[in-house]
Amino acid sequence: MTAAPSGPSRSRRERPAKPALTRAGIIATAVALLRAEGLQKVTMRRLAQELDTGPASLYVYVANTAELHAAVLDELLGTVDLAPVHAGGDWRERILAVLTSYTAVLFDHPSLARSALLARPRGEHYLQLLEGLLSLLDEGGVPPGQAAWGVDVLLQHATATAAEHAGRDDEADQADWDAVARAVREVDASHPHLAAIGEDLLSGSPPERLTWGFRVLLNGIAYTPRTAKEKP
Amino acid sequence: MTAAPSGPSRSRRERPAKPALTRAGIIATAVALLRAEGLQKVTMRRLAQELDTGPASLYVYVANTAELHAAVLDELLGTVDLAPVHAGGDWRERILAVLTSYTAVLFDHPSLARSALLARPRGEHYLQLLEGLLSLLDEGGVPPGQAAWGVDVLLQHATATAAEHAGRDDEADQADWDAVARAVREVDASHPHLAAIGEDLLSGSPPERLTWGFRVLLNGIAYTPRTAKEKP
DNA sequence: ACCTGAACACCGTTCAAGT
DNA sequence: ACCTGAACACCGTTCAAGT
Repeated sequence: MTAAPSGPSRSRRERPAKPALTRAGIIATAVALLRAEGLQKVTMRRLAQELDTGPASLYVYVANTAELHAAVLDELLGTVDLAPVHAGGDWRERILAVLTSYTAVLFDHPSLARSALLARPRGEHYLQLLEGLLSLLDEGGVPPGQAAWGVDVLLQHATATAAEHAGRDDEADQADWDAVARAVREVDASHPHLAAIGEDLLSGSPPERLTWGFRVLLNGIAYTPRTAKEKP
Repeated sequence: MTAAPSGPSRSRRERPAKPALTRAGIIATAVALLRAEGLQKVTMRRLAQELDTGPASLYVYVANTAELHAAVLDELLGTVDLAPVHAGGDWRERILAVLTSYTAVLFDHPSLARSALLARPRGEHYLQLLEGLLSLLDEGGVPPGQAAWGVDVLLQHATATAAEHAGRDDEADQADWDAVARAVREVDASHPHLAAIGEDLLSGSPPERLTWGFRVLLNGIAYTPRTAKEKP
């Protein structure tokens, strides 16, 4: 080995000195690409280009595109604020805070929410989130069986709500609202209940509706037994 | 015009006598293609091939792929069984029947459920479904404001649950279950609540969990006011 | 063992040109 | 007005061949 003593500073001029491929490096680059250009650009081909290699090389470390996106999601879930789990105060407000933090992460990347709906997450950060939610439901006295199924429904509500926002801008929202409002106005006779409810169908801001949904679920989960059909 | 009297039986041998392009014809072909080969084959190019034309021709009738999929979905929603809306008996059981019928349609085509999550449906069949659900919630004495926001959450639960099943077979489900079960077993010390709940996290059949989710929502919607934060 | 170039089999959408 | 061929700018994944 005749390398210079002062580290591996080879003479070929590469901008960031092309690093060796590793799974961690690939995923880190994928996260950066997500932040910079959105999930639709996190493709095998584009990612390979970013890493200065060919797409085939990535398949040594990543099984396919779905697995890549799942890994990126778990990375992002590391930023969910779990502090409320061990804080004091009303357990309902604290679980709401955790769920809102989770939703905020997905709202920033709605296309990831979409992929979370398909490939059920099971990374380490996701397990930590589950643990936090279960701990709070336990503190609230929710029966374990209901808590076990309940966390799933809570996270599904958050994920689906975020996914719904994928690829929509204010303009699209406005067009949507107009279209439904027009439809509701036009169906007066044949759809009396729809007409009666009218624009209330679309009222409220997304956060208001999201939070109401969480409260609906928390109440329902706490009071709906798994086995029987009785009302609470 | 020197055509033979007996109709437009031109001499060129075309198998089903290539019909003129219409929006209805395009969507009907798309539905047939969906039923035969799944949504992943309902692409502009493949659909054009099926209609014996080029992809560009479709853009006269359909704005883009998303709009095409939305139209296909509304067509499918025509098969949802709305009979329970005007039947007798417990309103809870009847609304459960309608929601289950809706979910069954999406379970047959989970990839459509995925697209329903993105482009909020607003076709005629969807409006009829909304009307039926609102009518039943009204019959059950659910306050209008809660019903208006509630239908959304109920349909979202159904849609997201169906979407989750996209592209999974029994083998994938089993692998998933094994992976989570293993993960739960391994995190004993650091995730005590998760470990305590254990395999109950994944217990129950999909229909059992779906129905429990609907009951949770119905209870929550009926008893959770929109404005205040009080528990019911 | 890891990495690669090249290929296979596809996509959505646009546009100038035809009828 | 409607329809088309051809092009542009991409995809995921596999595989034989190299190091």
